[in-house]
Amino acid sequence: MSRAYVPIADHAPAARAQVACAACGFNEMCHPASAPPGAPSPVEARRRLAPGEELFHAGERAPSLYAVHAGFLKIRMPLPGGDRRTVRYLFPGDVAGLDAFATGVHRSDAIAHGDCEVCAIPVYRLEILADFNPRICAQLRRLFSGDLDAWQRQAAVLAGFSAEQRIASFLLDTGRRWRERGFSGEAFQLPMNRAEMAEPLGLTHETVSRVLSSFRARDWIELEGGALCILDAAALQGVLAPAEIRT
Amino acid sequence: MSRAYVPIADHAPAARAQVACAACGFNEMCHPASAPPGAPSPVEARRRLAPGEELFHAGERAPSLYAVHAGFLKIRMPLPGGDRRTVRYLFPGDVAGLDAFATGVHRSDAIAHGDCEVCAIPVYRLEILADFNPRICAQLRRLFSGDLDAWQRQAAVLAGFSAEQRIASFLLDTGRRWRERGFSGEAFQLPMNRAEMAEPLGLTHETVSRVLSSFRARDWIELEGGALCILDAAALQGVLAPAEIRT
DNA sequence: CGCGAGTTTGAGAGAAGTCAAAGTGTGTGG
DNA sequence: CCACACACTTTGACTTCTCTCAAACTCGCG
Repeated sequence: MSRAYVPIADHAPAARAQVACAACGFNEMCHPASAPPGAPSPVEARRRLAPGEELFHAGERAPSLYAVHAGFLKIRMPLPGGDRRTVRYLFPGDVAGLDAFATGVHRSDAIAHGDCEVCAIPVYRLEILADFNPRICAQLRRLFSGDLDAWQRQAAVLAGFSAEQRIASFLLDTGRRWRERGFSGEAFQLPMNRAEMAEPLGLTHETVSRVLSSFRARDWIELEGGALCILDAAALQGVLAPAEIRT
Repeated sequence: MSRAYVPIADHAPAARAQVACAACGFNEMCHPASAPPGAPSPVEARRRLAPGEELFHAGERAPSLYAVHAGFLKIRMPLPGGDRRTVRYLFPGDVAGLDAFATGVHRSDAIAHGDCEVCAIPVYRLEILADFNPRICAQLRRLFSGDLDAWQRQAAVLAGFSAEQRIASFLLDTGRRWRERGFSGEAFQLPMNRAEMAEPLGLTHETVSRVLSSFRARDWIELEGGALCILDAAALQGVLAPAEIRT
């Protein structure tokens, strides 16, 4: 279990996306401020995943919590009818598996999106740690709460926004997430193709392509390959305003 | 702060919806198994709300956690563009305000949906309690995790389902929630009108009305006033299956 | 009785999906 | 080094679903 500190790349294109431990959701668990120096980290294993490899799936017992260290995770949710839908992409520093605490069973799937590296803590172990360490407990609460907020916002976006608005919101949100990680929020790599982008937004890849083309035609974004550049964030924000206000 | 134990009404029409403390998300906090009998409950106040009264709103400092004791709460989320959208209705026993732990600020609005009664614990107080009581900590984790699961599922439904499927899913889900509370999951009161039902599903009230009419025409449901009776749950489930499987 | 809020139904418009074809790279093997 | 295959993207034409606007209907209530 490496403790190597990877410096935050400032405004670097996130080609090999990786994030510092300091910016990771596991930080308090992994490098407890309260622990004596040299104490073993409670994080059990760093695991490397091949593209498309499954990290866990809904129904799996003996769940673990995972922090994305490098690359991306794709979260899928089983729908009541039986098929599965990608609902979110996790970036380095994000945490997966929080939905397993209530039942002791994973409720979603996590799949490596490209090469991916994760840090793992088994949930049973975390429960024991938490019982004796209020700081870890509090850190978990913050993780849960932040995640909850993100999901509520996503539900609101899906319920309330048109295709154009969902995509504008997605681009701005992705920029914000990169910025929070110390990268540029205006120029970054979109780590997924049109179809993969469309899925969690509840759209088709053709619609995504059309909307991106129209944003490009209006000079609000630049886009070649996976490289996105937000030229006019204010204009994208403007799309999100309800019609009455936009006039 | 009353500790009256309200017995679970078995298969009663949830006219005056109320739930036993035993089925409440606060139970461990409110009636700690570890506490000596007669010790004061950490729950600070039982509060009564008039219809439409605001319990908290996004941005509010000094947040509290609330358990719905009787009636319903409506959760609204501010959208990035500025307006607000109802994203969920909370039933007796549900908990509101979990999204405030990460930032110490409420991230959503909660509004009484009809007459409503809630139990409250200030977050700062819960944080202190949690630091010394691992059972409360664990209970909080279960609450968070279960909520997370519900939101993820809702996002998947919104991203992946048609109007008809969303409504079938909503009816079955509402039935499940009543069943979990000891009421009938087949016959219950829908506590909201068409427009209020449409909002968190990302639909219009006309679409909801049309789909309900078609379900009724197929004898899958019965519906008069707010009273819903699910006559053919299997048929509703069938609507949720992806087209390839349905044949 | 008549009002108002909520519901239902209809007709037409518009947004997004579907199907299809062409365009753009990118990597591989001859 | 070129040719080809393949995956992804873009664009177009058409279809379908849901929204919008409008009107009629129901029901409880003053």
